[in-house]
This record gives sequence, structure tokens and C-alpha cells, in this order.
Amino acid sequence: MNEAVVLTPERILEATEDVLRRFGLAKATVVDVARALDVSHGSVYRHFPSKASLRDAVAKRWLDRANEPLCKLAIGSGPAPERLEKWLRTAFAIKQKKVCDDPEMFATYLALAQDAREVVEAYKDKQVELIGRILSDGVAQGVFQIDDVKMTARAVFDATVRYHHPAHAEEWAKPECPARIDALLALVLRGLEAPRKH
Amino acid sequence: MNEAVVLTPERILEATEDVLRRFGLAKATVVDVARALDVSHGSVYRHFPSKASLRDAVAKRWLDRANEPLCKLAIGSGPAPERLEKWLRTAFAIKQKKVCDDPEMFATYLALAQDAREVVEAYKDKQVELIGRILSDGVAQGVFQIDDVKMTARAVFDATVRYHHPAHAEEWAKPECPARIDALLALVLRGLEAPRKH
DNA sequence: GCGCTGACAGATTTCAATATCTGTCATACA
DNA sequence: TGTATGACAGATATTGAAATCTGTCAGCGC
Repeated sequence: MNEAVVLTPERILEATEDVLRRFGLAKATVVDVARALDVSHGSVYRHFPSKASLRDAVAKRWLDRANEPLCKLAIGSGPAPERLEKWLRTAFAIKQKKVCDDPEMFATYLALAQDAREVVEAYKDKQVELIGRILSDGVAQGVFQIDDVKMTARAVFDATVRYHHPAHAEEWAKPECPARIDALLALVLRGLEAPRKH
Repeated sequence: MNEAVVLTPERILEATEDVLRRFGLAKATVVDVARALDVSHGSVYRHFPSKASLRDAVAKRWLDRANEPLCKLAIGSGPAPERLEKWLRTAFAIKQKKVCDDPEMFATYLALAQDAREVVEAYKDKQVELIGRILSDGVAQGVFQIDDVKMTARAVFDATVRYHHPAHAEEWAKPECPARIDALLALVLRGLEAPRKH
């Protein structure tokens, strides 16, 4: 009854992530995953109905891990504008770090995002929900003036696509990027602000 | 001395656009273009140093044509916020129309945009310049409050990438799109506004 | 019985031979 | 002299046969 030799979805995902990192999305096969686990590929199909579902599960794990620090930021306390700015900057930084450190997984994510698949949609919705939470706090604090929080959260997400959508990843390394991010965030934050009492 | 049989860059571009439309970017060859003009492909190389330069020239023509109505809007008169909104909505509409009506040329443009090639950079800079012009008008009218017009124009361009960058074209047809555009534009315009005197 | 195996059919990918294309240039023609 | 040609070398794309992969399932061993 050695725990290590029991074939669990978790172990399969682990192995799949390794295989994807090693061979890349294009080359990785279910047979490779099975080989890495020293089982037949039929066994893998006992836990995941298709290669696509396996790939999606890996992507979900990867995205969830990447999202963790953002969840913490969203439920934090303090002035909403600062928190939103920090949240967005962190989101950009996480993506930028991933694209450098884990390019194979990032390419996988890019492929997924381009297919506009379910997993990515769910992930985006989660992001928008987190933004919405900060916006609500801001409204409660009287620093944001917003009609429809959900729609505005979506608008904030849309306005910042350029710095979190993998399709634009190539541009993130350019030297003028930080200044452009500053300008964009300033514009967005001003758009949310309640009129100043001075 | 029949004008019609003189081989000019203009005639070559015309033919190239036809060939691209007919075969698509992937299949179109310089030989096809030469055949369409009933000349040898060597003659084409007399006017364009490479296939890439020919493709870029076609793209430039296509982009310039698409840009024309936007230039007119930018130099118009009237309240800047309305003009900016109209300008952005027109920009979105043009792109959306192109992606429906002229999908082959749009695919060519997408390929160019993904390569981040010179022609597209110049086109983007032109767009930002036009936005900047409207923003300046707004500052003069006292309806916009902006520190750095150039940077802010860039920020407005960046904030709206989702609806003019071809990488996101698939999403433009979705039913929730118009509402999201409304929310985004409202956010951006509020971010530009000078504080209200009430 | 339960979980795994491995053979299998059909779909997809690889690979190398073949064909086509790009870009050059010596030559022809007007 | 200025413009177009077509043959050519090297690079790239196409093709079809062979190899590999995906997903299924009857059966094996614990």
C-alpha cells in the first residue's frame, strides 16, 4: 500500500505539468505522461476523459496558483484606490514573471486563451469579481463613484487587457512600458474617483 | 505607349491586394502577382526589393484607407468628449466591419500586427496622434484636465486595445460586447474630465 | 470486483523526397 | 540606356507513406 504508487489525478497533473514544461504543448503526448508515471496510457484515461480535459486541468491549477496572491489583495483592507492600483500592478507583475520564468507553461496558457476556452473564461470572471470587490469597498469608503459595480469592474479589466492578456506579452518587455502602465492606471483610477471635496 | 501596360508600383499593389484576397496571406506568392499582371516575377522585384516590402506596402495602403474617416473626425470641431467618443466608436466600427467584409486582408493585417512590424507601429502612432489632437482640443475647451497629453493619448489608446487590436477580433461579435464598450468608454471619458463646476 | 493493461481502429503527425518559391543576375530587346 | 526576361541557387513548401498518437475496451491479475 505504498502511497507513492497509487495513481491519483493529482499525481497525473503533476507529471503532466512536468511533461509540458519539458516538451512544450505541441510535443507533449498522453503517452509521455503515462511513461513519466510508469503506467499505461489507458490508466491516464481512467482519470481524465480526454487529452483536452487533462490540459485544461493543468491550466486551471496553474492559473489558480498564479491567482492566489491576487485573492489575498482583494480581500485586504485599506483605501480602495491604493489597493486597486496595487492589485493591478501585481497582476501585471505576475504575468510578466511567468512569461520569463515558465515560458512553456505560458505558451500553453496563450494557446488556451486564444481558444477562449472555458477554464480561461472562469479565470477571467474570477479576476473581474476580485476587481469588483475592491470597487465595492471604494464605494463604501466614499472614494469611488460608480453606478454599476459589475460593469465597471469589467471595464477596468478590459481597460487593462494590454498588460495582462498573453497576446500582448511581447510588448511587456519594452522600455517605455512602465511609463505607459503609469499613465493607464492614472487614467483608470481618475475615472473611478468620486468628485473631490476641496 | 499604352498606359495600362506600364508596370507601376501602384498597379503591382492593386494586383497584390487582389491576389491576397483571393489566396490569402499564406498561399499568395510573388509568382501569382506577376502572373496576374502578365509579367515575369523578376519585374516585380524591380519595383519592390522583397516580398516582405510588397506585403508591407499593401498593408500600409489598406491601413491608410481605413484611417481616412478617423483623420477627418480628429480635425473636426465641437465638444471634445463627444468627439473622442465618436472617434473611438468609429475606430471600433471600422475594424469590426473590416473583419466581416474583408477577412483575408484582415488576416494579413493580424499577421503583420503580431509581428509588430514597422508599418503597424507607424499606424498606431498616427492613431495616438489623432487622439492627442482631440485631447488638446478638450484641454483648450476646459472640459479635459490632462497633465501630459501625449502620454494620456497613449493611455486612451492602450485602454481601448481590446476593441481595436486584431488579436481580440473574435470577441467583437459577442452579444455582451456593446454594453462592455459603453462601460469602458464611460470609464475612460470620466478619467479625462475636468472636475465639474456645479 | 477493481484497477490496470495492452492491442486495436481511426486520426494525426513525422519525415524525406519532390516541387515550388524567393531573390539575383547575365542577357535580350527596344 | 533603361526595362523586362527567364534560368538559376538556395530556401521553403507540399505531399504521401510510414510512424505515432488518441481514445476504447475486452480481459488479466490482485
